Amino acid sequence: MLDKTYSPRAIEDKHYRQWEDGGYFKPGGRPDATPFTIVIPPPNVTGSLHMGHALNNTLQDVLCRYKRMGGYDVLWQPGTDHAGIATQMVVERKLAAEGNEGRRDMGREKFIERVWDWKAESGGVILNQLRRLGASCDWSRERFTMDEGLSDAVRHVFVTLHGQGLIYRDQRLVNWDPAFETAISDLEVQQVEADGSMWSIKYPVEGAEGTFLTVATTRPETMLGDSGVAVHPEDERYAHLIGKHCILPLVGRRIPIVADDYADPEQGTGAVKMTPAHDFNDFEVGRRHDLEMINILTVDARINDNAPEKYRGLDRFEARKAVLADLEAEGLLVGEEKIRHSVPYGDRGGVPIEPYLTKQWFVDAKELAKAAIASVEQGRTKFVPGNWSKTYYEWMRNIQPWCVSRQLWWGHRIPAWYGPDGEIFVAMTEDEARTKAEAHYGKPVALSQDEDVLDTWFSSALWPFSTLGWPEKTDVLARHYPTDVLVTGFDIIFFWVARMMMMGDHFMEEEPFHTVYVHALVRDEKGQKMSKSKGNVIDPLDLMDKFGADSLRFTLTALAAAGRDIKLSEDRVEGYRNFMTKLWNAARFCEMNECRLDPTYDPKAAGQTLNRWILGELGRTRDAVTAALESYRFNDAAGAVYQFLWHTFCDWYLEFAKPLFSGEDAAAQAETRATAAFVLERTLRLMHPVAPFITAELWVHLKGEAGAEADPLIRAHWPEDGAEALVDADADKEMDWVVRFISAVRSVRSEMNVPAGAQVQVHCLDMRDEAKGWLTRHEALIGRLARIDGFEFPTEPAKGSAQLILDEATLAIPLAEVIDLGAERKRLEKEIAKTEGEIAKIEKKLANQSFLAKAPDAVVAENRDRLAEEQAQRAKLAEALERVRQAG
RNA sequence: GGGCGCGUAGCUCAGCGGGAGAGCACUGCCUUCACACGGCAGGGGUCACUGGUUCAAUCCCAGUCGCGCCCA
Repeated sequence: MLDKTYSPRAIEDKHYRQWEDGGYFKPGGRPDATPFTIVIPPPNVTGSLHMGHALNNTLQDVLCRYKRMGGYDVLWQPGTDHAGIATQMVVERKLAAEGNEGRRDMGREKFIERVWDWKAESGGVILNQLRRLGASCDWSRERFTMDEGLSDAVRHVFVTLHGQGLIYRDQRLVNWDPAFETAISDLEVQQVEADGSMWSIKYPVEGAEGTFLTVATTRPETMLGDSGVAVHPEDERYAHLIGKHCILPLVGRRIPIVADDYADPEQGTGAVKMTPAHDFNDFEVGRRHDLEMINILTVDARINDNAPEKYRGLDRFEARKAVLADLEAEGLLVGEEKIRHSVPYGDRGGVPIEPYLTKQWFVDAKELAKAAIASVEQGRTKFVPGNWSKTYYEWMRNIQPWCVSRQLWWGHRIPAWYGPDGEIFVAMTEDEARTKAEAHYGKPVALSQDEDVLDTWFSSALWPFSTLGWPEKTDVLARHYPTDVLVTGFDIIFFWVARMMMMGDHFMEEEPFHTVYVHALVRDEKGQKMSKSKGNVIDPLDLMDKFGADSLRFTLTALAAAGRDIKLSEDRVEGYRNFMTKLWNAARFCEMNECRLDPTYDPKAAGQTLNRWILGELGRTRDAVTAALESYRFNDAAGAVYQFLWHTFCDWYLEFAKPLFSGEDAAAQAETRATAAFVLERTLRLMHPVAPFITAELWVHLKGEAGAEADPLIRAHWPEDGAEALVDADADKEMDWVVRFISAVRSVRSEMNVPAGAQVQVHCLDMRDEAKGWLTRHEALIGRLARIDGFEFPTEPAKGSAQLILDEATLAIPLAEVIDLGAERKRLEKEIAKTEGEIAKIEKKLANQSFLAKAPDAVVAENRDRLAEEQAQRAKLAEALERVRQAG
């Protein structure tokens, strides 16, 4: 016997262990089946489960479980990402906290060892948290971006792209994070709004005493690296100065005045200082005019030896103060305007980044993007919702060279070696590089490997095929690449999706997936992004502790409407926990009433109207859930199940079944028991992808231990019979009438304040024979649900009755003693007014000649029918009102 | 400045050319033998605004206002 309330903790671990031990998460058991493959967006190995993961993985699990039940050979490939900067940061902090020597003192090799130690010890916490959520990944295939195979793939890709000229080393401006002393990619830079100043500085013009060019800047310290001033070629104010020079204040350098379109005559004075080594725009201008690139910063953003001695060693912000003070003293600082502007910050280091001139490795993303753009344009990969393809195009069509080298230690070391003269040898191994070098120099030479590692996303980009064994030609790769769906948040379309597409197209000559399902961000109940600093983080683990994994999963699924962010509050989860309890109790009720599965049960042979009706509703629900999942409308799938289970099966069907269960008709009773069990069983299947634990538990109760073992829910087949097979139009019509009968009587009782416990009589007037038959057939259940203890068919209603209209019939409830005739009159008048409103609307429509001429016949006919119905209703109500008036 | 999106019941949101929906919240009644994590009944909306297309617009188009997010 099931407990009275559902206790998730008692069952979740048990079922998960059974699934994992039983090998149900592994593909390969169905060699003839179509494969279905998802690769997990690998969480950071340092990470722990947050709401975004919970949503992302719930949706993937829903798809995988649904497909598994649909007979596919499912592989959900799990793993983690080494997360270069984040992990290095975590371990460095930990070492510091434990009083160890720092990374640099320790040395590269020892530090990396420590990172691996840390990974072994506490890495992958998140994977156990995903198990808790119910994720049906094939854990036996777990991969890590730094493991041997994936590292091999990375080297292979690097060497190949280099050989094809698609990876090159170049001296360019990059985004430099002075906190970590590494280059980062454009995408890792966040623009942050901040208060700042725009300072105006006078630069004296050489050979023209008293003539100055005034320039403006938010970063005055960069003037130490200025190598020119630009004005617009058509700016008449400055035409005579082009080709002359300024003398750079504080430095004394002679810098040219050049003409370039970049200078906007409308902005400020129209003259712009040029710092080509520390500003992206200036860099371009500098290239056009061959301006000197003067780097004035050290790797930790202090002033270096290229600046006058007094500023050397100053931090960039100290230098700013010093420069401003000195300019002020010389009378060259002529203005300061307070402004709001956006300042670039490194997303990990938390300090402003500097454009910095260094040698780095770049991927020719523009070239690789061509095929990746075509893949989407030509429909081989589709975004769901489709709008995201615009975001993808936007990024891909304006793509910049991708800086892939990082001055970190934790990551894939770049497979490039340098000869004594700086000649580069890119190779899979050091031996290979040595061979190449020997061929180049004609003798063995000492080589040194590039110190840098690759951007983490470089290895992530290979994930859809590197995890399947590439560059080896494995069977799994052949069977499961391309994968089917990528499920991800929109925030990493650029970081990840775009790059997987490029690498997949290039190396596999086939897109890594045919569909990219983009889900929303999970926000707090006020729509704020969850963040630790705001303190509004809802921890999915807490929610699972409190309400169970299924409740959380169901909530996220029900809220996962395409294209809108999810505002989550604990109340929502509680609500869906209540739904789980409802299911639990429905099953409990069935159990108590001996609803057992009958192996010979044939839904198409059911005789009872009630049973034929619920089977039809089940069929419709099956179709709705199937269609929703096929089109990634997760919220509709959850909604359809919720509506059916609670408001159809529990609210009506089980209530209808009660009198049968306690009644005399043994055949009807047996059929209803079997039907209830059958419908419950099918409902468990339909719900299993979203709520795997509770459905698995109830499955065992319904099937028995042995039965569940022989036919575990996780691989039970998805119900095939839908509306077409199961709906019986006559049963629908009949039960619809019964439902309306009961609802109408209940409504009048409630409005007329008839005590809930009191039994009433109902007099049926003008009722057609068909309906009389229905009433007779369902008298017991109608009586029970509407609290009626007698039906009569008089020609006149008793005086002092409450009256209601049901189709052609008038139902009168004699309430001689208790009825308030005034209230009843008002109630009927209100009903009439409502009906007349409808009639007016429809009459207006039907009076319109254009409507009659142009609207489809079916629409016109429908309106005519509705008008007739409303008019009949009004007439009946009017008669009823007249009777009340006479009684009064 | 460029791009994407959103304004529908008190709140959160579905719907998106032909009768305004759900969940939660709210009101009244009910401890009825599955469930008070429950049942029954009910109140509540010029579908942001202004034009246009159409026989018909919450839905399509244009504009206005308000609010997000992304990229410069």
